[in-house]
Amino acid sequence: MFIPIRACGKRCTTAKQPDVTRQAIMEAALTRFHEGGFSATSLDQLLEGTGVTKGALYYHFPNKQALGYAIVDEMIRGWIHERWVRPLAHAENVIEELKIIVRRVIEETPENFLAFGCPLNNLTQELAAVDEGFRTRLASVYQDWHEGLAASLHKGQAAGQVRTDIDVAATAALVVASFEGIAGAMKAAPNKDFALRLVGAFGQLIDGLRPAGVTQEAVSVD
Amino acid sequence: MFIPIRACGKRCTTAKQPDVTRQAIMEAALTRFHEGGFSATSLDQLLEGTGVTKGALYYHFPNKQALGYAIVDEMIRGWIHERWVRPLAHAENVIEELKIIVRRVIEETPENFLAFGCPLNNLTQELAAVDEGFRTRLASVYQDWHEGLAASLHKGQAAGQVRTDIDVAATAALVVASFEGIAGAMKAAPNKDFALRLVGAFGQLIDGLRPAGVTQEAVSVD
Amino acid sequence: MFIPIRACGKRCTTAKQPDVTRQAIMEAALTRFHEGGFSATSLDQLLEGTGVTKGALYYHFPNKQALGYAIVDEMIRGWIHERWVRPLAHAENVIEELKIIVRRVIEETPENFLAFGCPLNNLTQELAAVDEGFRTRLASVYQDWHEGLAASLHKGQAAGQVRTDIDVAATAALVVASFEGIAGAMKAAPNKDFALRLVGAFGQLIDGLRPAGVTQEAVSVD
Amino acid sequence: MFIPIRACGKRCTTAKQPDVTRQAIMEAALTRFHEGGFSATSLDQLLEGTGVTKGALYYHFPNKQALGYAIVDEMIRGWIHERWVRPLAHAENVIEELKIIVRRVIEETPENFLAFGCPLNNLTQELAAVDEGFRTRLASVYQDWHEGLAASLHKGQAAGQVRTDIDVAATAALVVASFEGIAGAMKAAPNKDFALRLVGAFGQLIDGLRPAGVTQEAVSVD
DNA sequence: ACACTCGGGACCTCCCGTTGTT
DNA sequence: AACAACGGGAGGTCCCGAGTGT
Repeated sequence: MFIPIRACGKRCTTAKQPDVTRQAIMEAALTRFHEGGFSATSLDQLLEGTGVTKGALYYHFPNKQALGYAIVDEMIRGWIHERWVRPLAHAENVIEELKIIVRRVIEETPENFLAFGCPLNNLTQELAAVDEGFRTRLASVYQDWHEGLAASLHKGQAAGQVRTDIDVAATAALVVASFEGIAGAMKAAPNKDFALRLVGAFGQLIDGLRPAGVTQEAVSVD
Repeated sequence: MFIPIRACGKRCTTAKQPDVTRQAIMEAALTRFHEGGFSATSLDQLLEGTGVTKGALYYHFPNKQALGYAIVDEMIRGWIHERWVRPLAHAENVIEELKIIVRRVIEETPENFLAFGCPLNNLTQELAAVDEGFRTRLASVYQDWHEGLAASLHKGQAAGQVRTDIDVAATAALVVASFEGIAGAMKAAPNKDFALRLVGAFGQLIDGLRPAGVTQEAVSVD
Repeated sequence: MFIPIRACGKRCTTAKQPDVTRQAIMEAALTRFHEGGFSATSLDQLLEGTGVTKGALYYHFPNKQALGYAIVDEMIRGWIHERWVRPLAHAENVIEELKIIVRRVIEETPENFLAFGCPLNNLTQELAAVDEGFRTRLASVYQDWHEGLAASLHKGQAAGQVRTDIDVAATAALVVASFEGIAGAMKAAPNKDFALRLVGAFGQLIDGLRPAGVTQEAVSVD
Repeated sequence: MFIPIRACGKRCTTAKQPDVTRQAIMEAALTRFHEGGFSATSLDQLLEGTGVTKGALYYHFPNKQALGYAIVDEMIRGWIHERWVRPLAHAENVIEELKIIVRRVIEETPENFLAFGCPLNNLTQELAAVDEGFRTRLASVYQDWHEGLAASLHKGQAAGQVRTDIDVAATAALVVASFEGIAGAMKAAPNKDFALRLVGAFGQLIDGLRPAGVTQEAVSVD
């Protein structure tokens, strides 16, 4: 779940490229925070191998906290949109698409990355309770996620694909929470087979959101 | 979810009480780790106000890590048994009992503690990926949890309360993961109403585990 | 004691004005050094709100030290001349003029500026012992001051206003030192009433420089 | 003006001696602050050659600031008492004793220490304006000094050694300020001959505090 | 003549763990 | 069994100055 692109790794002796530098810092930071946690990752570790120095970092960000904030606002939020909100918005069947997305995210993650969990969940668990700035930003990302999913569920209801007796907003939040729970469970048992069995069980539960009588097979297209 | 008993806070001027001291350290540590995280809580903070000194801590535990291990093994494991495994084992209906447990845990937690999440989940998210010793112990606790829940689900199947077409083990793990996901979601949005709506949606999904035709109302007692 | 003129504070979007920029930097620097000390004031703080960037600063001055030197040479020296040497040179009675100057300097300083002391004294106390370049320049300013005062005292002796049994040079230096001592005392007790009482006592001591028999009243005009 | 005793310089591998360590830190700190200023002296410089480590320093003082506070409260205040307040209290003639003290302080200071000024004055000039905690403590030391001197001047008035038409409190503060001014002047011109000439001129001014007709020679005993 | 970006070092702080002692 | 005192290292921050472009 979330395999960031590595920074260039070479010292840029050519012209200054502020945007490139800033991006390189954020990408390296996301990777390291993902692997080691926010607090446990020192700035030196963070910059190691990126060709960026602390001077540059502190030019682009006032402090480590602000770097973390920027990662949430500019990277993680975008990732949620790309991976969840947009595909759902264009899907023919919400339930099917949900199952596909979850499975895809797990399948795309190499087994040795499973143990690192989801960056969004990691930051939330580590920092939301002790840093209100983080909490606000993370909550805002979750809100986007919830709203995107809720909108799709609502559309699904209109299309007869989703039961109408459910609290759409709460269900959306629950689906998100369950997914993050699955991602979190991977940290204790980083095993792809186990992950896929969890995903399977998740799909079965999700199927319960269909109206009675509408079976999975009847809707599935592929 | 998990409101630890506070340590005494007074300096023990009486005879040395090794077990009491050890227990006091662990209780204080669990509280502080719960509120502030394992790494972010310094030993000095941890002992502040407990009347215990670092010397005592290092007599009972070789280092901070071992203290953390002991908390997982001796406190958190027990809590899971008390709150989940035992009630489920004695329950008449698994599905009902599951819904009751989840609701109870959330309801019992004061709103200002919601933001601290579940200690087990917190430790897992923070440490499982970077400390194999923690990971092993945490995984073992999860295994107890999973097995206890799976056994109850199996019994439920025999009693006709649970669908027989499900992967019991995977479903048990999913239920645990979803619950931890809900607990984790509280850290970003520490709001009791939101929590209870999530719990409600969770109950609805869980109801999908009943065999077709067995409605909730038919079983519900209150 | 020394209320510097504030820099413009607006970004100069018009044509480059080297002298204006240089002057703006020095004025801002003097103000900030006066308020916060030389070392404790960073270049960024210094330029904040001036509309000048570090690039401009480093075009006009090779480094922070040189900026400090220029302030001593070009600004502080001039201030001493304006406020002390010139008035004394044109005075009818040295002793009277001395008392007037000291009182005026204190009275002109707003109470909330008293605590910042005298820029010359500040720089001397902070830097003379650790930076020989500063020491030399500051000593040179003091020399001007001493010589100006000594010349006036000498003229006073010729006019029968000053005792002839004193070491004029040493007395001049002592008067300067005492004044700086008073200015320095303001930093610990930034209180205008206290300052004026000190000035009063200073005047009484200074009166001891008159020849015996020449009372203050006989000369005083106001 | 204040030549501190050097710390032992050897690592104490024997038993812990908390008081000795604390004292060693403060003495080393006073010396270094005296020579290089408070802010400009790093903790590493401070501890270099003392055999004390940063761990010990931060056990005895919460931070650098608190170390500075302790030096003012526990060392500098005592020095003022020893060198000024007590001798004046036991003196037969205030004016004479004042002149002796000033001369003694200057004469006792090796020429290469003249440039470092007076620790009390140094701290005041550097920190009083930017650190209210320092200002308060320094002001309190000055108050002790002023009061001690004022009491002696008052006694001198009763004994007919001091003019009765002066503001004793203001005069005491002025004498202190002038002395600190002289000490400060040494930083720009660290020259013993110059210092003694200043002291001589100071003595002549101080003599003006005697009642008219009472000459120095008539009272002097030695 | 001046602006933006970056380099690298040093400083205060703080933290985990140990040691000698009772 | 417990405590006060201490060792040593690393982390975030910040700052002076250099470099390139315009």
